[in-house]
Amino acid sequence: MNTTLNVTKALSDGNRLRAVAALMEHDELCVCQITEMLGLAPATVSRHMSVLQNARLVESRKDGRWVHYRLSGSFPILVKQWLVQEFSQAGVIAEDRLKLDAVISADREDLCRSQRMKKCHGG
Amino acid sequence: MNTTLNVTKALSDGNRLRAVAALMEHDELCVCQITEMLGLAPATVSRHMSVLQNARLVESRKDGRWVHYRLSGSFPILVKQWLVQEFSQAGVIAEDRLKLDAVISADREDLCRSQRMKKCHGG
DNA sequence: GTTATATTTAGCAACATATCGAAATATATA
DNA sequence: TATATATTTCGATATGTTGCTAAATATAAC
Repeated sequence: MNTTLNVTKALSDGNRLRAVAALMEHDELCVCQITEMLGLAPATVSRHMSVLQNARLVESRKDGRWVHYRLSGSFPILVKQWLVQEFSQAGVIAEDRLKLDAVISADREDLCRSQRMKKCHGG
Repeated sequence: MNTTLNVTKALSDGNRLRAVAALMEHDELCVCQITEMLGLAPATVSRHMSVLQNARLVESRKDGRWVHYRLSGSFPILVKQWLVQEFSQAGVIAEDRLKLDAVISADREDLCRSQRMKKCHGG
């Protein structure tokens, strides 16, 4: 039952739910992008993501200085389907969607990677 | 998103998961039966059940001095299906099943209601 | 009406969790 | 090699949760 409990505990925080919602729409996101979306300290977000990873809900991929997270293949499908339903009715998630779109399109406009990442801290 | 969070929070405790598992197999259980199964103080179980009720995962029905709980009609079906899968592989839940069977069959053997309920406290 | 009993509420101690800033780590760039 | 940057880990604090006992509530039985 511990694995079950790990999952429910991982999902029992609003900011982690928002991170999961974001990864449901964006395949891969780096920590700084999620940080920008949540408006928390990078250290806090890092901890949240490791909780999700511990529960096997997300996986990480290291790319240079950046760490990209994605939903794990072992994310329980029924839970995922339920969350999709729930998130479709959640105002906060809708706002996050817009916020993330801005963060990501900013990436495309910027040519330089380091500039792009500056945005993660500057807001 | 608060309703979603209420659900995941309600399910993020091992004893509450065990109570839900019990109600998946027994339609209706009174607080004292769940208390007996969990081996906790009645007050603690009462609080756990009210957390589940607040999340609309269970409903209660008052019958004299007893309060019977059952799974709510609004229990998210996808979550329920996921939990069924998870519980089928959980040793603790299997033990609880046996324990509950004993509690319930004892009820049938006892003729007197008050005697039956004494068992809830005596063990 | 008094007593017994099932449940809930209140108050409290122990433990867990969320958050931050600062320091540590790892990697790219100059 | 030295510097800048993305992320993680550490230490501290504040808040939330779980568990208990004791008291309160509600109902049945005498």
